Amino acid sequence: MAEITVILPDGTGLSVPEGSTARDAASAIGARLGQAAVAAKVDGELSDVRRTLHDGERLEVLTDRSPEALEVLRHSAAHVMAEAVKQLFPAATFGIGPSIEDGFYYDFDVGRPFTPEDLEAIEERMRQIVAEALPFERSEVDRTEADDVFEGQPLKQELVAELDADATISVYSQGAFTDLCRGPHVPDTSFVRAFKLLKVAGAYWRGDSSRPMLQRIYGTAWFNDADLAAYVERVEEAERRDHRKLGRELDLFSFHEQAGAGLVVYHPKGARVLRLLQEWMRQELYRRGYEEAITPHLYKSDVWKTSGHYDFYRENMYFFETDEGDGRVAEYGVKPMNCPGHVMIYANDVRSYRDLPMRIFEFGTVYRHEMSGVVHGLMRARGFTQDDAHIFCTAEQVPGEVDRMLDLVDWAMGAFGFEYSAEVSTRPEKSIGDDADWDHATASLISTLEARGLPFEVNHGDGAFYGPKIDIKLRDAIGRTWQCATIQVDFNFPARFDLSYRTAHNTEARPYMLHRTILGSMERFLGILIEHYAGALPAWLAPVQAVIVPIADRHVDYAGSVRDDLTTKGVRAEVYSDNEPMRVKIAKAQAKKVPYMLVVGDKEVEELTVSVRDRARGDIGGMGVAEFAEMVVERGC
RNA sequence: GCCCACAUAGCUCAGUCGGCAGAGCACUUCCUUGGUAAGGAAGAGGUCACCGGUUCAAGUCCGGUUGUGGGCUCCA
Repeated sequence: MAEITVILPDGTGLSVPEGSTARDAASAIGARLGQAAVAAKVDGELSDVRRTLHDGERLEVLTDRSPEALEVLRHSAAHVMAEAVKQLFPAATFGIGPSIEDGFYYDFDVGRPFTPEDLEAIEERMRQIVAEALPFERSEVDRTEADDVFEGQPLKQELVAELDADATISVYSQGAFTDLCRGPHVPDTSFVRAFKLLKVAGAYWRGDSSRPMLQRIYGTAWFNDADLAAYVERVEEAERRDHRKLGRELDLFSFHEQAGAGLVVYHPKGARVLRLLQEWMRQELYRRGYEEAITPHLYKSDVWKTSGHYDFYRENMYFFETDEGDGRVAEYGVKPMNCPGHVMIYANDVRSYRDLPMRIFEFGTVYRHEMSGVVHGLMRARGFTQDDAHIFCTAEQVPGEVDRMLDLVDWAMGAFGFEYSAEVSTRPEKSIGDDADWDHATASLISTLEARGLPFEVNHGDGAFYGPKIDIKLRDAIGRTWQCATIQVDFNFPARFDLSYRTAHNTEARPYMLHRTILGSMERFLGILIEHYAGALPAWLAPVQAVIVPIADRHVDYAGSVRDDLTTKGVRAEVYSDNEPMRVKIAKAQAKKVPYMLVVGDKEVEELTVSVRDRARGDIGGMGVAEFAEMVVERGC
């Protein structure tokens, strides 16, 4: 019998009979795998394990330990769910059903929203389909056959119509259900053992808000129950860390229906943390050659007309009219960004190339009328404060300034132990400026990232309307990513506001303007920190660094003197003087995530010491007040 | 903005078929005066988000508004 040879990932060859499938090869090397073969990768392309192998192909068998196999599994889970929906709702039309991070979804139109009971019924039906271990069968069809297969499925037909003329149209069937699908899939439905339907949500067909809204069911799927349970635990951990919950429990901030959606009210402890963050950043910016400005919250609409925001961003701004007192009515807009004030500072004098780069920063509070459906605690507020800065510089200085910003990002992220990655966004359709400027600016960003060796992805068409940008995404303690820092090149604002400087050759030139934030929105960053630390902020950021716990009422006076002493020495301390047992006070201080508890009783009053309890390590022994203050202030821990 | 759900004491939540508004924690007072994660008792606390409708009667049913949650779209 003729044999062919396939190349395994370790470079060795494996001889199998001609006509063998990836599955056959997998069982031949089963001893080496020790795990179930779920899918295959042939010459780098994902495929079913049933795919026939050819001589010389490189074969990688994906087992249930492979992340890529997990994607295949979830995609298969989506098909199983679609089959269940098809059985329960024969008139349903089908959108798409891909795998996503941690799970899968499928979009349906059944003429009404799904209820929680529907979800249970669908899940139950899915379990039956899984129990039947139906094989996933691939077949290829031509356009006429596809039209037949997807009779009565307009959304599927739309997808088929958009395929390239020479594209292979493949469909997958399991049981009586057939779906348009590139594949691959797990061998049969029994692989979809550990799954759970999570929620229903409306979703526009193909993400287009002008198209009909379909009903999307989200689910998660794993190869075994332990992984599923671990996932559920991860989700619960994220809920425990939710900054909205911790913000209330730690008395940091609140939101009020009377105030309006997305408007943060900082309580004293929240304000304290915010100011500490700002002061920390402010001192670093002074060291790095920035100067601070304070600019208005409102500008006449003419400013926004000049900047372009009146045309490009109007629906997201707050405008109002006011009587100027002489019968004229003037329109003002609340600032959605801080650029105009900084531009006015630049334009207030004749500038020389010797003045450049000019770096102006501001903790600028801006208001953006975000759509009602998107506001989300501190993470997406309508009023928020940017750690904003604008750098006016020459074209040649752009890469160097961008590099300095990336250096600042690295410093700031390192302070909290955040890992981060970069994304470059290029010119969007709705934008202003000419191509040469866009190309030069985009190239500057990319070359700077490359020179630093910072890996990045490119988001085509995702830039600001006035220039390209670098976005920095950080990764928090439980693996979620957040967009914070943004660095934007702007050649457009300087033109619109007619900015200039005198060159060394005494000619006039147009400066570049760089917009950047490092933390992004202070609100969002605070939210991220709260969730990153699960509320237990490091001592240098904690609103209260130490709670003094008098054991009995007779120790309250001493506790007060310790607090005053600590306050003088720069430690933020409070006395818990309520008439409660000290273990209750300890429990309350732990609940408030206070870094240190200072127990004072007869012994401490006698010795003029405090007995220190660390919120994480427990009792760490007694020490003098000055010694404790030094530990907190000097070492910042 | 769109889809779905939700809104009861400061917080977390019960409240059945439309028929007297409930609990725990927190708060106040008293007792207790203690040694490292939650003592005892009593008390006070409500326009059941708001507006309208149905009904003899609405926290409960219906419509709208506001806010919140999960998604979609959006995020210069």
